[in-house]
Amino acid sequence: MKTNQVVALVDCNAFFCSCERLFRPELRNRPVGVLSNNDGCFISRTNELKALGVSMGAPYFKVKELCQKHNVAVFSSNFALYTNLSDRVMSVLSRFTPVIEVYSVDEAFLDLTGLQVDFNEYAREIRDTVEREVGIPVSVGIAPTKTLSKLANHIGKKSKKAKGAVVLLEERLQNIALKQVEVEDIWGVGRKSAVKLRGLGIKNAFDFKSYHNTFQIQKIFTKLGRMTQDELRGIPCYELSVFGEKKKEIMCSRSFGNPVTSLRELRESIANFATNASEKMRKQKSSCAVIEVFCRSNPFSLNDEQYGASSYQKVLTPTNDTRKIIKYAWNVLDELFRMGILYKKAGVSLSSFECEGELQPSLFNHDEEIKDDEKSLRLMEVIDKINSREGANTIHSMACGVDKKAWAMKREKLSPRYLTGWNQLPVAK
DNA sequence: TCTGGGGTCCTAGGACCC
DNA sequence: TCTGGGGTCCTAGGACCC
Repeated sequence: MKTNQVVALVDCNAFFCSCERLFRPELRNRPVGVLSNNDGCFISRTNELKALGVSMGAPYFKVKELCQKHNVAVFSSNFALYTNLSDRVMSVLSRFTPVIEVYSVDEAFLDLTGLQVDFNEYAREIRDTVEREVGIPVSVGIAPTKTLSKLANHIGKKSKKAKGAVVLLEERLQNIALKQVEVEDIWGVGRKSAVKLRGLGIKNAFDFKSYHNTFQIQKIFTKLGRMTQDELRGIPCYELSVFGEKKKEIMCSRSFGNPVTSLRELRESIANFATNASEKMRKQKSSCAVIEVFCRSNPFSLNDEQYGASSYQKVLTPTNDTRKIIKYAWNVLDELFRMGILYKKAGVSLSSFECEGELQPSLFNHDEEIKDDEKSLRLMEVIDKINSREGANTIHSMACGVDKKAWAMKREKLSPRYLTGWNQLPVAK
């Protein structure tokens, strides 16, 4: 007998803000917001801040006065803190089922199929346990498919009565819920698709579920659109991926605090991005055959000349040696670079991965080169070890520069490293 | 003055092969 | 004069997600 799938989506409420509040309890009733890198725009907002009309992605400089007027606590993002707390949340969640997919820093899908429990109670228990043990408030949605569990979670966050725990296992309840959800709010339906769906007269999730012409859905919204529709109908299309699969692409890019004009500075930033991406790549034991670089001006500066370009280099023998990757990235950058442009952002992306151990030596590799590869693997291993023990960038290439970077990002409202620095531990009084 | 960063998947269309 | 058709692989770009 095939048991029906039961999936829970657990999502931390205003996660980054909740992390900041955890160490500043006096902020409990104040609006809180967390900014993106460079203190650019809001990427996390508490309900109090949402109520002030500050939308997701709102540029900080545009709402600065409003924030001051309403005494909003604004923070630069402190990802070291957030990932640390995320790990703690996920480890608590793992106790509720062995089958868990960590979907993002603040979300996880839990497979609860076959559990002999009262799911309403279970949802509340998950919520209360995380709150009690980690101090982060979460919402829980339980349903037969990922898309429906997302939707249940969404309703849970909005409804005062549900208090962040909603179970949609019966179709009757699903239909009631689906009617309350606008097409824009369905997981997998973005801005473009929402407009098209409305054009077909589909206004909410229930309309979408009931729309009979699946052929047309597939044609307009591709296979993914049809799968979303099936998921709304309770037919699972997306499996949980629980094996911590390797990334297929690893990227590192930044906007600059100040515009960059010289090739020298741009090269320095690219060397830093390449270093960072290579380190991540080695962590998952991959080597890459494609090194891509991009740079661009500031699209918001209408008076400046606009320029953006990207290109890549393919290499015969995949590598994860930082020194080589910097060299390749520079080759690409040198071709892209144009004088007279105010560069605002650049980045490096690595892809076409192979497993580190099973490198396919190219046909023309000589014994000497293979020895070199072994040496470089060992060198990278040592560097990674030292940097993880003594702090990032203890050992780095000269290419990354030594003095304070003019292009470095702005973080003026950074909270202390409560959990990742001995000299900044919170003080108990 | 000041507008993030890092991913995944799908499709159309070209290149190439027999 | 007549000028195929089907399959596979790769890539760029779009759309979406958090």
